[in-house]
Parts: sequence; structure tokens; C-alpha cells
Amino acid sequence: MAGSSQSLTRSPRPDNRRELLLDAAARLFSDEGFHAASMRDIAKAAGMLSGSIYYHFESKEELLLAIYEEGARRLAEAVENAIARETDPWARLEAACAAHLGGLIAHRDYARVMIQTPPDAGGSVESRIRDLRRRYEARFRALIEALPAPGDIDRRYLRMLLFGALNWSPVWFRPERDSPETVAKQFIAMLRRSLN
Amino acid sequence: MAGSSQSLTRSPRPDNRRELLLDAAARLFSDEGFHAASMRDIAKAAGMLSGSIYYHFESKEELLLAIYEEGARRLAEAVENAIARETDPWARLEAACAAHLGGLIAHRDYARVMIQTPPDAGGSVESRIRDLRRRYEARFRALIEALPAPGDIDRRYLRMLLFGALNWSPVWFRPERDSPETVAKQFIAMLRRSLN
DNA sequence: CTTCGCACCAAGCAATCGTTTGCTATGCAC
DNA sequence: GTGCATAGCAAACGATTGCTTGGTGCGAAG
Repeated sequence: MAGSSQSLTRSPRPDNRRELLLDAAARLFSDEGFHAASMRDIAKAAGMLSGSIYYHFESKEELLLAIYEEGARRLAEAVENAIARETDPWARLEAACAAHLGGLIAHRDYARVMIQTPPDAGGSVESRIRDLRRRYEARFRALIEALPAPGDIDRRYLRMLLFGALNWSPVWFRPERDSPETVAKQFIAMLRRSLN
Repeated sequence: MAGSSQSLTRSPRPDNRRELLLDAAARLFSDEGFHAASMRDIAKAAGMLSGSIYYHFESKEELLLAIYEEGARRLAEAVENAIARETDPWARLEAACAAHLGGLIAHRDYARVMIQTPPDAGGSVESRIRDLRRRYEARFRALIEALPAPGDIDRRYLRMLLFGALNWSPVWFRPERDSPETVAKQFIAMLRRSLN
């Protein structure tokens, strides 16, 4: 009985390398893609043998799901903290965008796995991944719904425009040139005037 | 001496199935991903055996490159035709966006292969793919440079915002609900006012 | 001092991978 | 009708894949 649910057993040891394993897998999934990265490569990057991974995760797909969950958790936490400090709807949206962008950089490997894994990836974990994706997007949907004065612009297209641009950013974003706050401010500035 | 360059030999027969093979490969690469789709699956979808693919393409990566080239050619052609009918800079950009979106739908499989294949995919064809990508993006860069009155907005961020949103559109676009022209019009309308 | 669960290692399983090889049937050119 | 290029088929190659199994060192609990 391996896996991540150690419910009725003893607590994990302090030298547990599950987190290290997750980082290594995220790195390789991000760089090479899910199918191109082998369990042997992942194990080697974490300093163990391929069979040992199955003590921590039931399958390669469950490993992917765990990365997705951890990435979504981190991003959601960053966004939640950011919008809690603002009250104005536009400021909240801008803060959320900056936090989202910042999270894509800070947790680059996890984020790229999330973005590159298509919603129709198939497999047994597909529905659970789609659920995580939907739940995270709901946050942004709510922020955009809260904006005043829709005007003649469809909120749905505004959401797609903004969310698409944000998720595409790992392709072009250069940390030494751009800052999350600057990009978010510019993006929001371009859109804000269209709703007045 | 197989491969796509039949320079000094005879012309292909009318029953040549290279195009059918390319369509099948695009379909499978798009649906399952490059590594998940096997040469045997592709061959079966095209009604042949896996070894027969190597008469038309030297390797799996060359097959990917051929799909990328064909997709880029079709998209570029659509964009070129669309902007030729317009003179106003904003109208030209909107027409290019509509053509780009229309191309993503009309050649869905080819387009998704292009978008999902990351610029740092690695392998021997990586540089050639990056080149195709860069050349296509240069079209949009020129259209945005031609816009009047930059104002206080950085053209680079405008380009990233728009291009990111366009390339993310296959995720949410529903042909029965949206039309490329409508989406392009809405997107441009949201951005246009910010430059005045 | 014994026991037990944690966190692995070492070895190997069947299956599948991209690719190569030898051969063949078809059709056009001369 | 002979010669050659086209467009495959049939079968196999070594390598790699995700995963399983049996065992083991170790630290803590009794």
C-alpha cells in the first residue's frame, strides 16, 4: 500500500524525499514534456532508482497530478494573498495578475507543467486536472465580474483576452527585463479604458 | 535516399499519400502529443505500416517539422490575404487577428501542433522550428509597429498581450458560439482606445 | 532486545518504442 | 518489353518504457 495517502500509518520521516522527487519531476516534465521524461530520468535527478518512486506515487500519472495540485495550490495562495490587500475592483484584478505572473516565475516548473498539460490530456487523472484548472479560473472570473460598468464590451472576451495573455507569458517573459508588477500594470492599463 | 526532397528524381505519383500521412500525423500529434503518438498509430491512421512512413520522412522529428512548416505556410497565407484588403493600420491588425483565429480553426490539428510545441522542444529540428515561429511573429510585430500614436503604452506589451490571447484561444474557442471576426473585433476594440 | 514500518535498492518483467532491412508490386519512359 | 523509380509490405532490430517483486538497512517504539 504505497502512495501519498498515509492515513492510518506512522508519520513520515524527516528525511522524506517526496518533495525533492516532486521538484525533480516538475523540472523534467516542464523541460521535456510528460511523455518524454522517463521515470528513470526523474529518479536519477532525485538521486534514487526508478522503482523507488512507486513508494511515493502509485503511477506516473499520479505524479503528474501531484505536481498539478501543488502548482495550483501555490498559485492560488499567491493570488489570494495579493487581492486581500486591495479593495478597488481594478486594483484587485491587477494585483491578481501580478501575483499570477509572479507565481509563474517563482514556481516556473510547476507552472509550466500546468500550462502545457492540455485540458484534454486523457488518462485517469484528466477529470481531476480539469477540476483544478476550472477552480483556479473561477477566481479570475469573479474578479472580472466585479468590475464596474461593462459598457459595450463582453466580459467573456475580456476574460479570455487577459487570461490567455497571462498564460502565454512564460513563452516571452524574461525576469531580467520584465517584472510581474510592471507587466500587470501595463496589461490592465490597456484594458481599463475600454470599460468606461 | 528517402525524404521530402525529391529534387533530381521523378515527380510523385498521383496516388501519393504523403498529404494523407501528414494529416494523420497532425491529428495524432495534436490530440495525444508528439511523444505519446507512436509511428505505428500514425501509420495505422493513414492505412499503412510504420516502416512505410520512412519512405516519406526521414524521422519522427522531420515529420513534426513538416507539419509545422505546412501549418505556418497556411496561417501566413491566410494572414497575408486578409491584410492585403485593408489600408488602415488598425483595420489591418484586426483583419490579421481574424485570419489568425480563422486559421487556428480551419487547420485545427496543424495549429495545435504549432502552439503546443514549445520553442525549446529540443532535438535536431528545434532551430528550424524556432525560425518558422519567429518569422510568423514578425508579421504581427510589423503590424503593431505601424499603429499610430503609441501614447504611454509599450508596444512590446501590447504585442505580447494580443499574441498571447490569440494563441491561447484554441483552449476556449467554440466555433458554434464564437466567430473569428467577432473575437478579433472585440479584442481590438478593447485595445484600441488605450492608444488614443 | 525484539519488532515494525519507513524508505529505499537491485533485478527483471512484458510491452512498446523509433528505426532498419530485404523484398515486391505498380506504373511510366524508352 | 526491358529498366528504373515509386510507394509501399513484412519482419525484425536493439533500446527503452512503466511498473512489479523480493529483499534490506535503519530508526523508533514496545
